[in-house]
Amino acid sequence: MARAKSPEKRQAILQAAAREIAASGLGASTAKIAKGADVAEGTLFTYFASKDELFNELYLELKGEVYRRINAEFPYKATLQVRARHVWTESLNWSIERPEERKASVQLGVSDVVTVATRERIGSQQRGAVEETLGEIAARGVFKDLPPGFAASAMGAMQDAVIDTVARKPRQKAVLVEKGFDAFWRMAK
Amino acid sequence: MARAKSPEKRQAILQAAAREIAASGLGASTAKIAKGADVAEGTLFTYFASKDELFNELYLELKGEVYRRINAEFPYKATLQVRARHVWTESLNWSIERPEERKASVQLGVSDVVTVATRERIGSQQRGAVEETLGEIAARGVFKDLPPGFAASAMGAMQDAVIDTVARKPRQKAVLVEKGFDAFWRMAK
Amino acid sequence: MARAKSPEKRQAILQAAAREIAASGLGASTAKIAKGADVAEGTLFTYFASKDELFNELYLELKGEVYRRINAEFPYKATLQVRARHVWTESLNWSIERPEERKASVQLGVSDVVTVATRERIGSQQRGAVEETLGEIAARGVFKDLPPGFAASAMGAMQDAVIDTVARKPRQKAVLVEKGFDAFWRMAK
Amino acid sequence: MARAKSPEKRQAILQAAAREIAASGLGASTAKIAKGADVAEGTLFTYFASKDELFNELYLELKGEVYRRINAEFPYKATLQVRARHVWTESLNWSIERPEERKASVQLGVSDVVTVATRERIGSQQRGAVEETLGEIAARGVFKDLPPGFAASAMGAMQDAVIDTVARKPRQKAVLVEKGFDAFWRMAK
DNA sequence: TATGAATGAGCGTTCATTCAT
DNA sequence: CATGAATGAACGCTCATTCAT
Repeated sequence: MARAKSPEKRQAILQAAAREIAASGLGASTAKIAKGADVAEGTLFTYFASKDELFNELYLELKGEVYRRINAEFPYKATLQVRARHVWTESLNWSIERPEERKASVQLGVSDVVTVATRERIGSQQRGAVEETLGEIAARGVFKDLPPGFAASAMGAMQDAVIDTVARKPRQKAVLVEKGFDAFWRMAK
Repeated sequence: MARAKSPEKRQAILQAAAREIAASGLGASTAKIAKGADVAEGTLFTYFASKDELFNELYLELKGEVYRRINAEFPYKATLQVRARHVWTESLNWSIERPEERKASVQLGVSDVVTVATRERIGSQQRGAVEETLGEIAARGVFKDLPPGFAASAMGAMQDAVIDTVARKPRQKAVLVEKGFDAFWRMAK
Repeated sequence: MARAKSPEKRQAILQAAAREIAASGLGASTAKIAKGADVAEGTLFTYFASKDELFNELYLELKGEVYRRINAEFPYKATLQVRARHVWTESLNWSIERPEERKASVQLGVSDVVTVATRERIGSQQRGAVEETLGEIAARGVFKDLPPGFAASAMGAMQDAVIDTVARKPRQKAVLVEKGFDAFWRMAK
Repeated sequence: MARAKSPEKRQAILQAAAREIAASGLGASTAKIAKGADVAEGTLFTYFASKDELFNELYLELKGEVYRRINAEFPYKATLQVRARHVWTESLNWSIERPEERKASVQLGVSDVVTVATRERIGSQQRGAVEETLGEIAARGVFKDLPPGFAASAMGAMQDAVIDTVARKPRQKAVLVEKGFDAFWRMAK
């Protein structure tokens, strides 16, 4: 048999793509991505049929990473506030620790190269605990009077505010993450 | 005797740029923008030295529009909550009423074609009343324990959540704008 | 006003295209064609929207040249044989004198980059006298018992045979053209 | 102990090549040809050193098929007209029955990927009876005054005319083949 | 021998920018 | 000043061929 497709190369391409998107947006060229992954330009296309497919796979990968991180050690039996704080902290820490991946993820999420089909493929994997927690939040506090989905948007939005602030005051990261949650929780209480 | 540069043409180019960015992202070509503004390709470059400059000017213009709207009829003497609600409502309505401009504004804001210099030039124009109001909010509620700037980020972020939701439930626009503020205000109270 | 599109450049591109197609078939690259015409790669596309359009225009141009040559000094009032010989001789001489154009024309004619629409645009211009003559031939001799169009195919085919032979015996060009017609005429008599 | 190269695979590749050339011209990719032959991309190159070699071999194969068909049941002792008609009919029927092979053969014949050496190798295999017959025709009728080779070109050319016409009127195939020969024979008589 | 991943030159086309008119 | 033709680098993608397995 011929050489097998190397998972390492696939990963290298995905990582390079995230890096390039963070640096220059969705206009990031396949040539640069390939060079960043240390493979030939053509090789990129043996792993991903097109730039669009690469970007969809990357989005999946990135979202998957966050969900995997949240689900690991999820405090299923704890109070809602504890569970909410877990979701908040884990996803926020991922964003802060991997700023390039986060930037890429946001850009992809906003664009329309990421298809509806891709977006749908995400949750079905293991969105479970997160969704359950957000659902409970949505039924409380101010969110009770707002459509479902608003609570999730609001959490994401408040996390953006924290990330912005951490970018300016990196030393206070831990405090910001915690106080940020307290702010968010005021709305849910 | 050179003809004077026409402000109408300048405006037409800026508007066409916003439209094109909303439609196809920052990859929008100068040729399309020029055609959209009904001027020749080359003419664009007599008004803006480069695509980057055009985009920076557009960002300024867009942000300026919002501030101008907020400042018109600003209730300087009202309570903080009333003033905050005014800022919230006016800027949010602008976003909702002019989705293309907003989309362009977001895309530009996220990218790095908009320079730090441009970002700094914004407020200096007429950020006055808004800044004062946000400053007061930052000294209250949860924001008291968070760095300055967090309150502003949080408001913007919460507005994004409202916009997202309005996009899905356009009929409930008025309610969402109001309840959204109530949610935000819980953090400031 | 800006620089006007130059008919010379257009012609240069068409000629270069014919040359390149003759040399390397329809795979001839736009880059080589542009270089052959001494214009920049991009310039080709200001004259022709795509490679396909260029090739269709070239086909039209080439067919037009032959028809123009036949129609000039066409002996409208002469006998059928004289008129037929005129068509035969003029078109054949064009083919022999301009071997590259002929090669390109054949390749294009056989391929399907030349659209039906293009093929239809040809005759309407001035196929007149030729068509009339071929029509008369089709009603005579062996052709009487064969479908319309066969006579035209046969003339073209017999011309190919002459061209093949002239290519091997260029000295006898004049005789071959004449005797070739005599051979063809045997079928029509 | 190396496995022997399989003649079946060789044939499958040649057939797939003919099919692909008929469908998409000489630009047909080796990858598609390999897939069409149900072998791996690399395997193609263990049977043929390069795409050009494959195409030359294919041309030989295709021409060989026609000659083999003509030579089978060749009426060696019949009159010239009968023998000529046999050559005409058999080769023409091959073209009509196997349109893909014919299309490929024409495309290859016109291009210059088929080398002079290949063209020369053809007849030497078994052109015998055909050549003899064409030689006799060349010494008669109009062909007497034309160079050797013209008769052969003329026959091929007239066959092209028949094929063109059959393509438009498939129902009349049999009549066209016969009447076409009559037309050709007028020149030879 | 058979496989198909790897390669990088080359493809048709787009584009920001320049500059002759 | 306004125009749009001209430019060539860069783009996403394909391909014949090589070679590790």
